[in-house]
Amino acid sequence: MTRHSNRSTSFDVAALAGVSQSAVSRAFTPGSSIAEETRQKVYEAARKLNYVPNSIASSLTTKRTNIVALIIGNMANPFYSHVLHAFSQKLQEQGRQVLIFTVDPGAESDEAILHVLKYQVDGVILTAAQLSTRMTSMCHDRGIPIVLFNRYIPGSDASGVRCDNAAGGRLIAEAFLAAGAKSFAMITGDPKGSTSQDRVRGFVERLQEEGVKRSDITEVGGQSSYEGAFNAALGIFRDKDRSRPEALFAINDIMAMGAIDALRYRLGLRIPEDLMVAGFDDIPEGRRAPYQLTTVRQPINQMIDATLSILNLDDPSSGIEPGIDQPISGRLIWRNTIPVPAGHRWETGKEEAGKGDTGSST
Amino acid sequence: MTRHSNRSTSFDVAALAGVSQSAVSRAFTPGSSIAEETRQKVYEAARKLNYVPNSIASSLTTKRTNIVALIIGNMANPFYSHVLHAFSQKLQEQGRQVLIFTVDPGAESDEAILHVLKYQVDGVILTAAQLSTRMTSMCHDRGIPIVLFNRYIPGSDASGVRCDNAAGGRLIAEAFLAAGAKSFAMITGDPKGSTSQDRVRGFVERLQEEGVKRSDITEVGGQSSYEGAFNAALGIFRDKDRSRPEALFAINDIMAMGAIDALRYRLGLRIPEDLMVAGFDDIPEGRRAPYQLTTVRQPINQMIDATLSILNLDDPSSGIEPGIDQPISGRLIWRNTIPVPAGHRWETGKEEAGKGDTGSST
DNA sequence: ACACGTGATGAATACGCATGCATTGTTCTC
DNA sequence: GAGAACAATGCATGCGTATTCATCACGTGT
Repeated sequence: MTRHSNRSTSFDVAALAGVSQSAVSRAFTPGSSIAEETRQKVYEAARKLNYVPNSIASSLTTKRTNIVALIIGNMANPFYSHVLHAFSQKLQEQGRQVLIFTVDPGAESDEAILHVLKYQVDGVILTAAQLSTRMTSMCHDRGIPIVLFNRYIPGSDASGVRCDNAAGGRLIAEAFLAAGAKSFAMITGDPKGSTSQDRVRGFVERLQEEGVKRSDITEVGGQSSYEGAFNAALGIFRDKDRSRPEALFAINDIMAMGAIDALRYRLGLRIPEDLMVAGFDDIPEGRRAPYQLTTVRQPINQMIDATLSILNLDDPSSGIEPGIDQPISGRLIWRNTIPVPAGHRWETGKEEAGKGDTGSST
Repeated sequence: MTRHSNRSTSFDVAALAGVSQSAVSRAFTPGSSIAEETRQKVYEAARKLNYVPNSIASSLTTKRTNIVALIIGNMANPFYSHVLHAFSQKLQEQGRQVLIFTVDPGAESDEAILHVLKYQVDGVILTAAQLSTRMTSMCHDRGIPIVLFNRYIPGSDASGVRCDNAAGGRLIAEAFLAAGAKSFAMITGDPKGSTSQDRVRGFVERLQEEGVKRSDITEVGGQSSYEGAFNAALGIFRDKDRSRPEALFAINDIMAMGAIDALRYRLGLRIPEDLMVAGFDDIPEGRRAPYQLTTVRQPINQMIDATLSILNLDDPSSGIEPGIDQPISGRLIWRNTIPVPAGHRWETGKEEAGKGDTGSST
């Protein structure tokens, strides 16, 4: 058998059911004016012919594809695969699907956007990737809503949803200070991304308020990856000349995990006894026994809801708001990579799930 | 500004460029007959109007959407997020995109397939999910190629690409035996999935050949998840009455990791001194310092290439082959969760990358 | 009994592009 | 230099569905 053999159309169904093509269309369009009896006749015929409405064709007239593009720049960070999963699920519940565009970490997603536009998607979510303002305005011109997830573009009118990364950075600094740290190091992510920059900025600002000099804060890039941070940590701490920092802030959890493994298994350091470590994101992997990572929890579900609400996919006629940028606060989650200061009562966030990491079939 | 304001069409471009709509179409269709000069005029006009061809509309005539559906049943297992990433990248290089369909672990994907059909995708890849034969034949009828990734459906004519899971299970058994283990336990995955079943079968068969009785092999379900395996491991080994098995085979790496963490951090066992453990898949996470997991490597790139080759997206007129099922062999990778038997020279597979786990932007 | 509103239906058309076909202008061959 | 092969182009049509508009049947209220 050769392909495209026998896809039946609404006309075929109409013929078999003894009605017009319009009736078939209406039978599959909720809320349209059709008698229940007719609808059943149509369904019956459709079943016999294995008919499934062609949503590509229908989107030609409706101007809605029920497809949302998700541009994702760092699939290697589990945080983003959780984000992808969550978006996919929520959108599926609404009868929409996710079209994936992966871009190389750190690369511009301008070319990806061009492809996105070809597909006439109903909306675009961009995360962990760069984007020129020219591209955001192209989307605007075409009436395609775009929202940046956990990112913003300074000077752009594109909306963004993000955790308050600067405030989160401050929380980490605060925690280190409360635990008595006096010297600090950071492993940073994408130098071009606002996310990394903001976390660094908040962290450094808070330390400076306590009189720490910027030049006394070691800073190394970790490429936002486990391996990058692993190596970065070795670079910082292998150096015997320098006095070893007492606290290490990795800009995200996956890097904190890489750093911790390097420190423990390569350098034989104990955490938090020899060195305290903190991450950012609160990915489920960081909650596991070997890490028990103290971190800032990104309110991921809240962020996803906010994203979908800004996309406003249900109301295509509505205008596109100009750049909204309302950061959502994260929470510090105390676990075991920073000694909890005596006398403090901190929330420990062990039980409350966030988003579980379960699954079954292999 | 309201949406759908000014999407320009090929007619608009044609008017501005002073040519016919056909010319515009041809300008954007590689290999069609058009003068270079005309093409440039069209590009010029298109640029001015921010025109991007509407591939939805074009697919109405070409019958190709350049979209491939990926149905994925267990995003929580990193193995599958790597698979997703790899497919997305390879397909993008071919100018195709991935449309994601997530289904609940263990659930049927029949409903998802119905949605898939609506989108007129060029092909379907199904992984970590169940599927009825009725649905595969619906795809066949409509000329949509479908291939099962790391899975097969007994009695179905759907093609599948998979690792030789049974042989892999035997390799693990072999390794345990070589290391001198006498008593065994398994943590299994989705009981309905061929993947788990086959690995179990190979493992058990090989042990039975050495005279181990089936009833002496403890078996517990771990839901293919880290948490599930964590709890399963506690269930097996907390029981003081029973004599503790010497070797534990987790049907995939993520479960092996869960089991290892439970054994180490809850039960205080040392690996491999007190107990040897093996996984399956060779995910990058299992190569990390805390785990150093001995496992069977799935030849993921080879499997992906085979999958795309069977889909044969470039030649839509070709017939769809009847169910091909040619398992690809996996390799045992020795690391540190099984003591390497003296006198043996095993490959250690530390350096060769497989697929790296890097990335940068956060 | 009559006018009117309401719900159901079909015919016709639009959506944006690809492509077969006919036409024109151009180059090549002998 | 004449005819043929060929490249470039426009016209018209089709792809599968949604939707507008006109029509029709039917019941309701007075």
